[in-house]
Amino acid sequence: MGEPRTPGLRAQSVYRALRRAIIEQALKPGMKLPEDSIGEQLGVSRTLVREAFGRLAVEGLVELKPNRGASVAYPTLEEARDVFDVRRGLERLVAESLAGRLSAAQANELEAHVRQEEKAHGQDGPESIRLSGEFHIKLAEMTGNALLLRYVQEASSRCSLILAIYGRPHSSECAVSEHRQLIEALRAGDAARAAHLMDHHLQAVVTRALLTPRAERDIREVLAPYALSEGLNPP
Amino acid sequence: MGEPRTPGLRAQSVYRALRRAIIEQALKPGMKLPEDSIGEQLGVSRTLVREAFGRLAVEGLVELKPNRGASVAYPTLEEARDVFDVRRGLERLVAESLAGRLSAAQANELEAHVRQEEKAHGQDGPESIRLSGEFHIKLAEMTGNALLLRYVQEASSRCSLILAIYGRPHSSECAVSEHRQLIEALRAGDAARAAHLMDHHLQAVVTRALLTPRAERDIREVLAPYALSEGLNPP
DNA sequence: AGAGATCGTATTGTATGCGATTATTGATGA
DNA sequence: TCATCAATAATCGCATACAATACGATCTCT
Repeated sequence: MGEPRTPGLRAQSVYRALRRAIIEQALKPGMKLPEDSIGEQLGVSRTLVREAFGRLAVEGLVELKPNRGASVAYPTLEEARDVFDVRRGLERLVAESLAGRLSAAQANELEAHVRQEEKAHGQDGPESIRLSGEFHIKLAEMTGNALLLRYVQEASSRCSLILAIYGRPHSSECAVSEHRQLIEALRAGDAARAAHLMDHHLQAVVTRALLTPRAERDIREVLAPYALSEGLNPP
Repeated sequence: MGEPRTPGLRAQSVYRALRRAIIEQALKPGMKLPEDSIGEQLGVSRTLVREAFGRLAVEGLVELKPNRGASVAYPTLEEARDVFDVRRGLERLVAESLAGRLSAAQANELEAHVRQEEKAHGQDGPESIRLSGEFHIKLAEMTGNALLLRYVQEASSRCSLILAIYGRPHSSECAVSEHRQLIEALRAGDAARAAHLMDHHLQAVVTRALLTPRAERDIREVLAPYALSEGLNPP
């Protein structure tokens, strides 16, 4: 059959499948993740599913409670702030590393990407969101620093999760013009300006998308107004 | 008996044991890590050992090759550079976050730590190295940013590994005076200066310790001089 | 009827087993 | 003597099996 025989690859596949499912919100934050049903669905044993859970837990995409299994992570607002802060620091580093060291081909690739973003800007489907994220990943790749890439990817993933919880419904995350400016600064080799632009760009993403802490985790807060309107008496 | 009954804790123990063993160089870089013998030694099954390997591989402390098992990571010089670059970026972020936000108790704790470093500076045992590392971890902890702490810890671990391979035998990594200056800048709330100091401090660590790429991975290169001295003829 | 105890089931944590892949050793021939 | 190769031993990848724990339903007693 068409099954992969290469060892270690099936484990990887499980990990990637779950990762994508979480980021694309097919698996919603807080959702329970039973080992055997997932394994059954993916055609592997619990062993591999657990392995994937371990990795995803390290990356902060799933929570792993002893004897109570795994669930899609549900970051608090505080964790969200932490993630964004670190991400800003990391991407500032990306910008500094890249300033003045961009090859012509790389610059072109980035600009082609931005054009795609612009085209997709009309429809606010998931396409626009995906492209915005990929722009940042592409930048991290171009540094040639594998560790930096990994950290940026990880932070980005967690940001996706965070925006899924706290973000506005259809905010288009990244302004295309800001990406353009950034490329310009990188081309010019102005490291300070590039870092500054990146910093403010990501700051803007937060304020644009994250301003509304609409979802409340605690049921009490959700129900409080209903209780009042019915004349009930919550303690 | 005294064995931990709490579930998930044994897995954690295995992970931590291996981690420490690697960082303290009880397990030397490149060393093979067979699942069976390690599990037997630690009194657990291969399952838990593999779980630990997975995490350690993500953190870059072990290499995991398909069908060939695990071994203690042996970073290349290029990877080493990547790690140090990222670490500098992360710790710069730490410095910026902390500048002007240090409580009196925290500042005192840091200064007490530096005094300890100074005391241990005479004997260049592993004590000095450990204290130098812990200073940076303490700083990261004080930011209150859990993700930043994790990344700094990870980068530090890998740096230990790197210095074990490429570092001078008894270089005392961190200059105590540089730590002192840094604390001063943090107290004064001078974020730019603190970041700058941190950056150069870590840069200095690299140049002090990493200059000599003495260790060779390949057995052939190690043995070449011996072969020559015996009149043998390596190709 | 409601609070609490009890049992059954579902799910997790860990160990073990089986087939597959790789390393190693000894044999064979040039 | 050195290279080639086959058989054996060691090790890994993954599935499965078993034990422990937590959750939920029923049952009892007030």
